[in-house]
Amino acid sequence: MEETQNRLKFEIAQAVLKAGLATEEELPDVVLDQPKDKTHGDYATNIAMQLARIAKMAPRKIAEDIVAQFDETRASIKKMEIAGPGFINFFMDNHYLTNLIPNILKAGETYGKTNTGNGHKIQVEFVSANPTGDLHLGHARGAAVGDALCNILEKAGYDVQREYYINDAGNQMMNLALSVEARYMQALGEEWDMPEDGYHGKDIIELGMEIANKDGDKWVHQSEEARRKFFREYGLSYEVQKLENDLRQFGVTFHNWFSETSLYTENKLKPTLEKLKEKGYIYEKDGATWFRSTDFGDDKDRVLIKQDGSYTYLTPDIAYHKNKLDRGFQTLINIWGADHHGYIPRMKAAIQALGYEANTLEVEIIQMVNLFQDGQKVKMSKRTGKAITLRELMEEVGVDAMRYFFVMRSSDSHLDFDIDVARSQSNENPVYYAQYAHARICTMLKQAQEKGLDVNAQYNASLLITEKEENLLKRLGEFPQVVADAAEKRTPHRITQYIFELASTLHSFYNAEKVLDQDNIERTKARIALMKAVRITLENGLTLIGVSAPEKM
RNA sequence: GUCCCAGUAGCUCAGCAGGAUAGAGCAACAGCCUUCUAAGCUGUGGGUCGCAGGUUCGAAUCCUGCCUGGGACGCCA
Repeated sequence: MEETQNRLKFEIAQAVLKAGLATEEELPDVVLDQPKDKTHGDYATNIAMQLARIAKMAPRKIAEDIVAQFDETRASIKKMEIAGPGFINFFMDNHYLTNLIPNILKAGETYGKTNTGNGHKIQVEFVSANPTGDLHLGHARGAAVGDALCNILEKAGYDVQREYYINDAGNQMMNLALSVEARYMQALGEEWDMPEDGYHGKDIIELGMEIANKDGDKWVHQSEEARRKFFREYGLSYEVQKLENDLRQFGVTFHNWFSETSLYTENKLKPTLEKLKEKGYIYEKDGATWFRSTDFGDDKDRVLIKQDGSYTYLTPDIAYHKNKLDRGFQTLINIWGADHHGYIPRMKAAIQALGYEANTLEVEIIQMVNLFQDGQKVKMSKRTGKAITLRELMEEVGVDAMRYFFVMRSSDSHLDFDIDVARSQSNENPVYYAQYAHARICTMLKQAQEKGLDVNAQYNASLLITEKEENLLKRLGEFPQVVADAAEKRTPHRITQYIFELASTLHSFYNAEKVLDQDNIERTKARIALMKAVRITLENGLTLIGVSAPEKM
């Protein structure tokens, strides 16, 4: 498929040169479309319009010259037409599709893999929620989108590393310690107020009880310092473990959990500040140390070291990003919640101040998730009265529905998540629609075997000539390009769209044609092979977004 | 006040590194199961792509201004 397109593009370029319409330097990239309308052929190019200015001729005249010079014998062309303002439409003879099925069956789970990423080293940092409570739905969407994006990038040939940044060094750790302390004391029956900025999640209540049960009143008698140090460390490891467990259950794992504290223990901050100072982006004012981020288009300069001598959040963050770059990543992708978008200009400024291109850092903003049930907006959990957590929703609707819905829409638009739809086993639920297509194929393959048909038999793909079959073949052939495109544009939702389209094409075929037909064994064999190819492609697509492909439903 | 994102069918959204008659799901209406799962299929109706200019052979897509909705603007993290 890809070869077919490249061949076609090459031949078009040759025809343009032969017709003397442009020199090799002037020649623009040949763009091939797959028109939606079948009367416009299998492929179309707008090259004639693009050349209008260069060749100083009318687009239709240019198109005629190109067609005249085109060597049809070299690219499986049945027919060419000039249409509209100057499109050239190519109608392929269908041999170009017959290799597709064997290729897919041979590739199996690697079908869809391309090398468009060319081993480009890319790091994706996502979720990175503070270790002070449960993951909520914004985090869940970030996790689903981030993981899907990583899968897609890998499939497109990028060298991807997934990382979670643990904010375990700021003031919030003291708040965590004080919150655990309060819950511990309360568990022992003491009167003890929660700190002002404390964490009120039920996970902290459970943690307080856990320590009280295990250690009794041991910590009441310790010095405040020793006690809080213990609660801090205990709380942190408890929270991190919980994050890791919840995410793993959600199907999301990381190569690396990076501790903010390690930036201090491994002395990464000073050298970062030195480097910025060296380059002249740092100055002192009002007893504080500032970063001149306005040099790179930020609204105002930012404080790095406060009057009291402590660092702002930005300082370790710059050191962290320098560390990432030092590790050799060529592109950094950060997936952030919408509330952090104001932070992008200063972070990009920092990247540039460190001597890198601004677009070395890409920030994908994940918009809010609104939950709906019974037609009403839901904000709070019925059980706890707090914001609904990832864990609760997993229990409520299951991982598959969440993963699908969270990547279904483009990340920069708000997402309405309807619990009733996600749970419904009906045609309004796209997850079931896609999984159902997969299960249907599995049933057919199983029945084929029960009827004594060899599902691995030799087949003749040229027997697949009906319109529905051709639609399926074309759809299957698009997959590698769709994945590559989704990777390049960082648009995981393109994959859910494709899955839906493929499922729809399959359902349509299924209703129109019968696969298992004892009276036409040769065609049955070919259709079985086609079904296997569709099944593989569906499963590969679903796997990219972290959704299972069940064999029966 | 400054900045970011969004505004496309009744609803939820695709399409936006310009291309042919703007697509899909839901909802509405009319059909399809003695035959591989009807969790499915087929068909019909439904649009001044927020508004106004501009660039172009061509604009939902790019540029400018305006309107509406959401969000961000700490020596918090």
